[in-house]
Amino acid sequence: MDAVRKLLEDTNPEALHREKQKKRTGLPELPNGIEGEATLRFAPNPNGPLTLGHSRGVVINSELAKINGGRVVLRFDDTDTKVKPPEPTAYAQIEEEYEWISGKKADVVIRASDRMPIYLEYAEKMISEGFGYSCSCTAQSFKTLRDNKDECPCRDNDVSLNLDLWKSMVSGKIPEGEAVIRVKTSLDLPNPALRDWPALRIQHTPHPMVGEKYKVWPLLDFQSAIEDHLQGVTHIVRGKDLMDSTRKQTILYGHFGWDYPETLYWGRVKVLEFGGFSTSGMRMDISEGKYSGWDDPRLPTISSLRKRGFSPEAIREFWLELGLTQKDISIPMQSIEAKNSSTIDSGSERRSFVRGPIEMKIKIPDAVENYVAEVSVPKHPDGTVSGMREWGAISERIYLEGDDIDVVDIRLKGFADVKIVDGVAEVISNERTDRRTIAHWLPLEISREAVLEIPQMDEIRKVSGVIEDYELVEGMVVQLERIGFAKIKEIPNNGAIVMSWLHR
RNA sequence: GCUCGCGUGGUGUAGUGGCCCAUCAUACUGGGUUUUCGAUCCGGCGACCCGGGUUCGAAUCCCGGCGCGAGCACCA
Repeated sequence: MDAVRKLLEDTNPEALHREKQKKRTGLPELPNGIEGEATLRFAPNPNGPLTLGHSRGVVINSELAKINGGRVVLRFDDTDTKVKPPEPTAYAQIEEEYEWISGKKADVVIRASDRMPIYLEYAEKMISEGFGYSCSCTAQSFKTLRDNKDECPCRDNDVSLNLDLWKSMVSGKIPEGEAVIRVKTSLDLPNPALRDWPALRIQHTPHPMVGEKYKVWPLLDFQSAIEDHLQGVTHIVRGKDLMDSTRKQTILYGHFGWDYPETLYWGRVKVLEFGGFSTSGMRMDISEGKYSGWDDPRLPTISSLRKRGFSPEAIREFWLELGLTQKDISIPMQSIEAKNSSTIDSGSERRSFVRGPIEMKIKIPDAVENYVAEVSVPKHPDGTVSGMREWGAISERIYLEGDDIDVVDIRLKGFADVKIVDGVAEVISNERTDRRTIAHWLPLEISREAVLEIPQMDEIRKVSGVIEDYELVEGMVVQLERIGFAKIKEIPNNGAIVMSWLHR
């Protein structure tokens, strides 16, 4: 070790003073970022509301904008009317969900479908300048040519013919699927996916927002490229499945003489309990009645998580901790839940919920000294929520959780040590006299029937019991003592209170 | 198959040539405390994909292999 030290003094003295490694927190600096001038963007397809997967884009982009003093453009990429048609209600919902997750409204909001005239203009420019052309090959025959690095017959058509074909496409004279506009690239590109890639295609299906006005619609790689340039986007952060998109768009930028933004990538994420986050898949399942709606508790949508009681802080912390690695990862839902517990715990009042309750008589022998029949327990053990839950005087009947009464000597939590004799709980003392196990219980007066709904993969499991009916309000999230967090879903005039399970 | 990307404890992450027999979190585990099986405190377990090379020195650079993932849509 000393020898190494000596050597270091000669060769690399700074190394000796280097700090012991520590964990970097937060996102790394933006490459080539200029303080205050970063423009990020988040570009979802409004074919449904946001999923947990989308929230990564919201969190990372808004956080980068925040720490670099920049702005975020929220752009709806709604240029597909056929395969993933837009859902009209999704626009407003996504805007609102963006704000909920990031804690801030998007700085700019635009819709691709509103900007069609601009895209068509650039497409025409591309054709006029000879780096785009109209191709009427079938997808299959083009693929064969492309894979052999061969030109397709349309590639040599002159500009005026291309412009004529373009006009026919735009006016709707050419049926769907019979022509496409391609961007010229070198056919020697090692990656076949990039060779003469398609930029616009014909779609005669009406668009839910702008109707039948347009017959030619840009594909993602073209629309996104043009719009990023127009909005002055400086940094694109996207999934690495879009790496080829970057390469295609860089070629287009070259044709137009523009500089491509800095691009960062994240890897694929799977949440073990849900698998992927397919909006179209969920949409289908909902329409088939498999789920009650986008906010069904079994779905990984933002509306579902939010309704169940997840906080935006937890979602933010979760993604920020994963950072921007390109590694493909699988994480358990538990890691998001752990974040949520720590963000909501201090504000969540405690309540008792006795599952599978067994009714029992309680008896106070005369011999108990200084007996106090009143019970009051804190709303929060650390006092972060002040106040007590006043149960009042205990009369003669209580509920106990079945599993707790395997032994005869137990302590009624927060009240007294008892001995169970012939199905009657005899009070020994309010004070704790020994280390007997603590039982979960409720006096009859403050109990009300309740059902805890626990969402599972294919069903919703229901656990019934009695809840501590003390200052309960619909919509509040409480921590059920010894069980975990739950939301009070419904307090009907008659019948059982309904609670929905959040997590431990 | 072709193209691209990624491989650090169970799971995630830090680390970009040197006191690195490797950071932090979570999970798991042992114990303390406790009027929750929560929270908290103390302890433990546990990792640089493999093989070569460059170098005084490699988790870090190079080459090869293996594994995993993605793209190869007239979807985004």
